[in-house]
Amino acid sequence: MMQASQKCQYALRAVYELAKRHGEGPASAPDIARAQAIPPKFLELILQELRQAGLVESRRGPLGGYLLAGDPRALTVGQVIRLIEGPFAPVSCIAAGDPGAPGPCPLQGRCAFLNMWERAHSAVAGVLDSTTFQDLIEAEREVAFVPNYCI
Amino acid sequence: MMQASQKCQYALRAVYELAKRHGEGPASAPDIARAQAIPPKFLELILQELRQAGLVESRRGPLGGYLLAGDPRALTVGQVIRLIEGPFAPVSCIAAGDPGAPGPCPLQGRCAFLNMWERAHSAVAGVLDSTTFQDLIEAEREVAFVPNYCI
DNA sequence: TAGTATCCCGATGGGATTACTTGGGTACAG
DNA sequence: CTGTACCCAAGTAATCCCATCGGGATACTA
Repeated sequence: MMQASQKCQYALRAVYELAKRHGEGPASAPDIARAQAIPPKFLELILQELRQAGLVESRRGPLGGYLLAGDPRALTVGQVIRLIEGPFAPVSCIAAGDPGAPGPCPLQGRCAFLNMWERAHSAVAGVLDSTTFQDLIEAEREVAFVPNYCI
Repeated sequence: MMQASQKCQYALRAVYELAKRHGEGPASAPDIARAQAIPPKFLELILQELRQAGLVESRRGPLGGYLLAGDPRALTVGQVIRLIEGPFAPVSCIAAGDPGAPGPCPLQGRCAFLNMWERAHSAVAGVLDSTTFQDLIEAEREVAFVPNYCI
């Protein structure tokens, strides 16, 4: 339940891959697909969305590919998720950010669960919006070093 | 995205209604459906699941209906959600509680996002598992009193 | 014992979503 | 001019979601 879609996870992995290569030349879609185990044509679809949102840039022709538009330090996981999946709220009442919205709830505003959903939402938003792709890269490096000490 | 299903929200509202009537006689499915604006036949389906899980009890015949099996103080929102929707994890890797599970993740265990997903999961679990139906009832009462002071 | 209100349960069905694939077109380096 | 890459609109198979239908079993009431 409440799971991020496959598409969303592909998008995150793709952006992560681009973040790792930040500063280098463009990375082609087939390359990213191979590196992150993503169905190639599906990845193309996702990269289009990311580009149209201004999150990545693209170069055509041979030696072309995709580049992260901004700094990995300034890009959070939450931003990518919201772009691909829309606002991540446990219930639709909260999604738009207006707790009194006319949405599908037949118990207009007087819902006993509303406050709890709001707290759940900000709990998860707190994590996802405070994690940048730079954070992920650094955390990964740390993990990768551990085996060296073990040998 | 990551939204609780309609079914889940119906289940929560149904249990909430039963919690409010705790100590009184059984509440019939049509009654609950009316009180909480739930499609009657769908509610029946849900109540079966709740009964089979031992969460509610049932009485047949006229004057029959459903009763909350335990104490509203001991029943958390998280328990009901897990029952209806399975474990609420942002990604399937975490769902089973075993971060190294062989699941669908092709980047076995070495996923850069794993730690973040775990933190997101415990953030939301912290809220949902610490909210009992008694809490909801009391919060609701508090809200209901406010208008009295306004007049 | 008849009647009826209620729970019990399996089957079904349409609509939306998901996770992709197909099949084209367009730019550009060598 | 050729191959590699991005660009884009559709299509599709499978799955899930949200119920609904139709009947059967049970228990209370008169």
